[in-house]
Amino acid sequence: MSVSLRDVAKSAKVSVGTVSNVLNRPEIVAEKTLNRVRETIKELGFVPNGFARQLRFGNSRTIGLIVPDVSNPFFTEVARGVEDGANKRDYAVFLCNSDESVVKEERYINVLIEQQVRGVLFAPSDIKSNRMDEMKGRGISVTLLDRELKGNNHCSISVDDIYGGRIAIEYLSELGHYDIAWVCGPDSIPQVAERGIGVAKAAKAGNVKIETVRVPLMNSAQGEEAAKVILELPKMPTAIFCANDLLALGVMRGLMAAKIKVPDQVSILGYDDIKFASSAAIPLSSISQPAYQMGVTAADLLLSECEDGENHQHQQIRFQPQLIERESTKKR
Amino acid sequence: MSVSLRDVAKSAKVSVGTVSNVLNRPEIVAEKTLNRVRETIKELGFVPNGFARQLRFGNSRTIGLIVPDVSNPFFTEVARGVEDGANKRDYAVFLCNSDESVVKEERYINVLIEQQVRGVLFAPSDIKSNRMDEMKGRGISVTLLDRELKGNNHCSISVDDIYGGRIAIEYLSELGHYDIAWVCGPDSIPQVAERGIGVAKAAKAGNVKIETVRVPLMNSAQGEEAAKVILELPKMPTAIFCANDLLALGVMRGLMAAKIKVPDQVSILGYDDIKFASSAAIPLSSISQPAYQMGVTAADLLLSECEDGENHQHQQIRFQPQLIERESTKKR
DNA sequence: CCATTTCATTGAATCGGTTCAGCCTTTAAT
DNA sequence: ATTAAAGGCTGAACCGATTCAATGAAATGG
Repeated sequence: MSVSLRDVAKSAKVSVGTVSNVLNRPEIVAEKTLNRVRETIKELGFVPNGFARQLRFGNSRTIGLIVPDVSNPFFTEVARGVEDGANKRDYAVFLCNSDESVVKEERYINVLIEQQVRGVLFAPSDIKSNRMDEMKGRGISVTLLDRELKGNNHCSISVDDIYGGRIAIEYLSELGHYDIAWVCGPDSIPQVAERGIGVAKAAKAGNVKIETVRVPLMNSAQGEEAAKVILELPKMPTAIFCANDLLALGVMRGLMAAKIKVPDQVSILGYDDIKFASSAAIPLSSISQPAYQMGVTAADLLLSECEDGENHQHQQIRFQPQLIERESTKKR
Repeated sequence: MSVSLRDVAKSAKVSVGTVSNVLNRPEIVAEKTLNRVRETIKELGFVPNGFARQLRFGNSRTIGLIVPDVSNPFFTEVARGVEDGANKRDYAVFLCNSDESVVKEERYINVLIEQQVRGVLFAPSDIKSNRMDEMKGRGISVTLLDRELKGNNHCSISVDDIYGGRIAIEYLSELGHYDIAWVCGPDSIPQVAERGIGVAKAAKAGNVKIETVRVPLMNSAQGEEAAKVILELPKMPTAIFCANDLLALGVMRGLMAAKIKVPDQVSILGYDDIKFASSAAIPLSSISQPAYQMGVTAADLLLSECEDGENHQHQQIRFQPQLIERESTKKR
């Protein structure tokens, strides 16, 4: 079926070793031979079989990326960054969506081990996965994505959610808001919990009163529900900070439907800075996470671990979220 | 380093052939041996080396997915579908973003050939790529994504953009709109051109007057620009159809800023039905493409081609876009 | 009790690229 | 002229899983 190195060798009347040398150490091959063999390679359309090479070397030029769901805007950006970072170093990326299911994660880890990936970028749904150690044991580097693990056994790329919560409240209180609603999902989501900690900290420091409105899901429909709750609060807050942009947009819609003016009567601040945030009716101020950059950095970090081998120093890189000011927030 | 089949064989005191049989044809192995070997496999944490297997078979359980950009919402959904479809059949997916660059495409095709992928789902930036035939020649199936090629050499999954343009205008004219602005990008984008054809057809048939507003990019900022143009039109249209949702959202914002009421004064219809369309200030009516479903189907089609081999019949599957009615459109 | 069939297992050959000890030439040095 | 070194090339061994002809052992039949 496909042309092998042996076919080339036969056709060019040299040994297989020589053809291999032409490919990998052309400098040790005589020029005449070199040209002849290269000619033949082109003629036959020979492309080396990656498996055979990798079988010999024991490692591939591929990495795995396990995320809960690429269609989550944060992770699509991360994925894009990972792909670019890997591509720069000539690596290919396996995309794996775990849907937060440990079972799917397990399956994928097996697939990736079989594919002998060089490393895995992993946003685990359950941080205490023992499979990470297993992968390490197999010589597969693992870098944590958007999670961090105590100890110094893994590299990790994460974003400082506590800080994100803090700067949000600090910003709003600087604008003169001392009565703020915090709209969020369940604390079982680590990001929510951490942002909440930041919120509480900043509130305490800045003497801000926080009213927590908790909803089961973080989508815009639930945001509208949250708006209803807020409207019935004994004292209407002057600003609302939402744990993600979809919630924020839902809240915005809910309030506008009730003739509340944003940002004149209430300021709204989101989180994630999804692409669409700037296209909203009233462009949404938001806390932005450098998702693309995180992806690129994660790939870089992982691949340098792969290539450095033994003398690699694990790194915990933590990105800082950033406030993006648009029109949905305003001085009181 | 890693545990090989031979290690298992030695440890379980059987031959390599038996271990292989345990994995691949357990029914021919005696139960006692079977259990013992399985025990050992678990004990040593043996996972077969995919390369070796694939080297032997001459083919892998991987496919490639080449798209312009996963962070384009349409393609993230497609990618998600592809991944699920492939996963169902135990295939892993290489994600490749071409950024519409033929050079990157070429590079990726080479990588995929080296990785000996079983097939490729390809949304080519230039349809007349001769590399597709090359891949076929190497036994790699190719299915076109979101493109269609005359002739019957490839499977393809596409969506009927002409139809999409047509139903949009038909719907608006049913609502009583006979003066419609068509906001779109350059005709060099095939999707724009095709939707435009559908628009023109339906307009002619329905006796609708179309005013084309063309902008260089299809984002929401350009949508705002388009809104300005529309506001200065000698006769204000009663409905606006936009070539994608981001444009539509920009237009919506532009009009609302000018105190035009949507949908009371002007109806707005988008295209793509991105996730956030329903979260907009005024939930956006849109033409929806079954992106996820297309991805799943594409993976299915590709893999059945891979597995059927010779007696595979190429199929051209064409999905129909669908109107999603929300609040931004209204009877006149 | 021997012949025949069935069942279980073995181990060498294979896939294709890489490596390396070793061979043969040619060139340089003594 | 002899030796040493360098340059160019060869081909067998190797990576690890699979396959299959061959072998051995147990079961069945006459």
